[in-house]
Amino acid sequence: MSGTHIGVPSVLAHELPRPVPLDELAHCPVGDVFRRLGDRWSLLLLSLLGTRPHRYNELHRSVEGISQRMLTRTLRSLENDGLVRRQVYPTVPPSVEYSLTPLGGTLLEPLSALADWAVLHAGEMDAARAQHTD
Amino acid sequence: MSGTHIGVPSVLAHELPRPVPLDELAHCPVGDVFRRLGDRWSLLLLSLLGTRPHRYNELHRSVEGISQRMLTRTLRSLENDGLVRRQVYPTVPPSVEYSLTPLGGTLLEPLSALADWAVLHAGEMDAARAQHTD
DNA sequence: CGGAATCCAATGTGATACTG
DNA sequence: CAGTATCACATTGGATTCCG
Repeated sequence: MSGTHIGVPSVLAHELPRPVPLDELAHCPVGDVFRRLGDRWSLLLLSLLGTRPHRYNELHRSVEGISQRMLTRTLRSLENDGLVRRQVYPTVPPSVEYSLTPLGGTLLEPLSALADWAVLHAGEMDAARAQHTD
Repeated sequence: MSGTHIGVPSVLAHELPRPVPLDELAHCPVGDVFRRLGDRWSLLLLSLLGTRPHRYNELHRSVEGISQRMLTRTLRSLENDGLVRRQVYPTVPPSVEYSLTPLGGTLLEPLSALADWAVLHAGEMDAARAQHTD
């Protein structure tokens, strides 16, 4: 399997040992994954599920702003991608628990890094936006 | 400034020293930032710009799939958020260079982590999706 | 070259109502 | 409780045209 895409991690490292053909970044898995995760809710839902399993309505309340439709759709999509597990407990009334799969768990670390960045730099983004009269 | 939001980084760390009110994750800056970056192109464009500055048509070719409209809109949005700088060189024909601002540069590390994850685990996602007849 | 403007189609998103 | 169904609206994407 010679490289049809960038071969190894740290493709975006600041100091690259050698110039990697990054123009192909959009063609390699990175583009795919970013496109799947690049919607309004996926990142947030994954983060939430990363803290602990959640039930459906619990997510619905926590995310706030998401519609039932998009909550269901996004969860199904993430489930489809093997990142989220949907566990149905046949109680009455029914209870459904969503949690990260092992694969989803591995995504939690990079996601945490992004969340940490958000906490640290959200203010600067707000300030920048204020300047642009947004 | 007592915590109106989660106070410190690593909010999503697997082993939390104490139970943080993560239900408020959607209300804290994380939700905002994830929402801004959570679109089809922002993550990819930032990653691309993280490798080196790019010109407009260069981005248009590299991202492949993006329309002029969305490329311009997304770049403006990122510029507005203080993540991307637009530098016009009054040559003839005109040349415009997009690059990361210092703030945008700080985002590059978490973004790299995500890109690395993508390279490592894209195959597993594909496999999962295949099982679900997607 | 680097856009902006316009039109149009496709998809995303949300509110509401309804169901097992 | 955990969704589905339906409709209405917003956003996105593509293609084309035009401009400095």
